[in-house]
Amino acid sequence: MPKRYSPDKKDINTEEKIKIAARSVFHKKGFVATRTRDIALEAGINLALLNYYFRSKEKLFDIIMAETLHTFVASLISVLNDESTSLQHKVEAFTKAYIEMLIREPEIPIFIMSEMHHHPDKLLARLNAKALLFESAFAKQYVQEFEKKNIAAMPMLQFLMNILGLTVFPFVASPLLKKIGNLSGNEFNALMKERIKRIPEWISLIMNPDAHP
Amino acid sequence: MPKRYSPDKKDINTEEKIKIAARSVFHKKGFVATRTRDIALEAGINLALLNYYFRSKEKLFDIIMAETLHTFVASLISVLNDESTSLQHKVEAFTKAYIEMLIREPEIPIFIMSEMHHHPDKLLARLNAKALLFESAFAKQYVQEFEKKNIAAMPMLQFLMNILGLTVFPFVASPLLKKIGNLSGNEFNALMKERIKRIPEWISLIMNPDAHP
DNA sequence: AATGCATTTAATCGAATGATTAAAATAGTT
DNA sequence: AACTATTTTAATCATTCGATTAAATGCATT
Repeated sequence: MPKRYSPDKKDINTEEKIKIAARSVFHKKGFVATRTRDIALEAGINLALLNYYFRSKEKLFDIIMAETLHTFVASLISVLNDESTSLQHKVEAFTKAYIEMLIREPEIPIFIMSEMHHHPDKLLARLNAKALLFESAFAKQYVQEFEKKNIAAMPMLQFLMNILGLTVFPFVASPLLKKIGNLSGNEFNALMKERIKRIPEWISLIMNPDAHP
Repeated sequence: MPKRYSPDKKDINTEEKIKIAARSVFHKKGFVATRTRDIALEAGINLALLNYYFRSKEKLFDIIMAETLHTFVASLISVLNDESTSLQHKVEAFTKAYIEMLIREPEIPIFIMSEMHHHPDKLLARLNAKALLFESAFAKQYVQEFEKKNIAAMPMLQFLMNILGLTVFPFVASPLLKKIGNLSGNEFNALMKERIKRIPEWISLIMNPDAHP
């Protein structure tokens, strides 16, 4: 981001155009498969402007990834830290917020998971992932409800795997699932909207303390 | 695979060495990120031998992918088509077979899902994914049990999303989950082994016809 | 040993790609 | 209008990477 001689709308526009194009192409193809020329073409700008505004492909990628990660965890954080809602309500709010976000941006999970597998240290270094979960209002409630025997005994990480698996996995496997079920994009999304209602019910059943021996 | 002047152990060894190395590198880095030189180095062979035996990087990749897909669905097929076992038993057998396979080869899910997202047509063209599920012994039983009201009403595809989400997703998200839970590889695997027992229980609870209004 | 085919090697090619450069165009300030 | 800093463009560079080639080596049959 070069120093500006004066605030200028065109500068902001070009920079923003590049970011929008970069986000789209990176999300679709991942870091290694995207060419800076793809981004320049999509943005309708000269190739050199990418390096002029962002120095390198990698620096541009880092910015996009940081923003994408924020999208991915922001809705989660607000749900987890609402002191005023019950555990059951949090599950409902999370499922709804997440699935609606994933319907809008279905490439995000595979994008993040893929990059995370190939460069775990780089991506996870900044993220204080542990505190995110274990120091939340949700975590306190979870422990309390367990002590009151209102929910079954289950490590919080297993619970997290379950709710993420049920909500996020279909978007990771969407090409396979669409093929198996012969689904269009809209039909797939309809199934996902159905899951907004069902997943909290299923989670309740799983967490029912009386159902387990 | 050039015609052989005579059956020769060294030939087979070189070809096999390349395939083993290719499988390892492709699984770890995906198609675009792996260089043929990586494979040659890992196999301890001259770079040109890769093209000599397999013509191109892509042809080699296609072979590896076909084998990997087979690994991924083979254990599934045998479970789904065993006429002699109950639905409940099939869930148990599937979970056990799949999680044990994924502990051995944890990169397979992200490898397949990632390539599938980037080239869905190429990968899914051959796979008769629909018949795989809907024409199985499992499918017949599923419909029967539903008609007898022994299981809750749930589209088979939702059921598939649930069981795959619960079993496979943790391996897709493993870098994130390890970071959140501060887990070593062995600790992560221990959690997965625990899930072999738990997932069938959870599925039973979800499918209980009396639990739903 | 001589022959013939298969395998292996070192060297190199051509295309693709991220990045840079120098010149041209643009826009704000005086 | 003249000046100055910024932005944009076209051309080019250096490197990487998949693939090929021609020569060398290995090996079985005769």
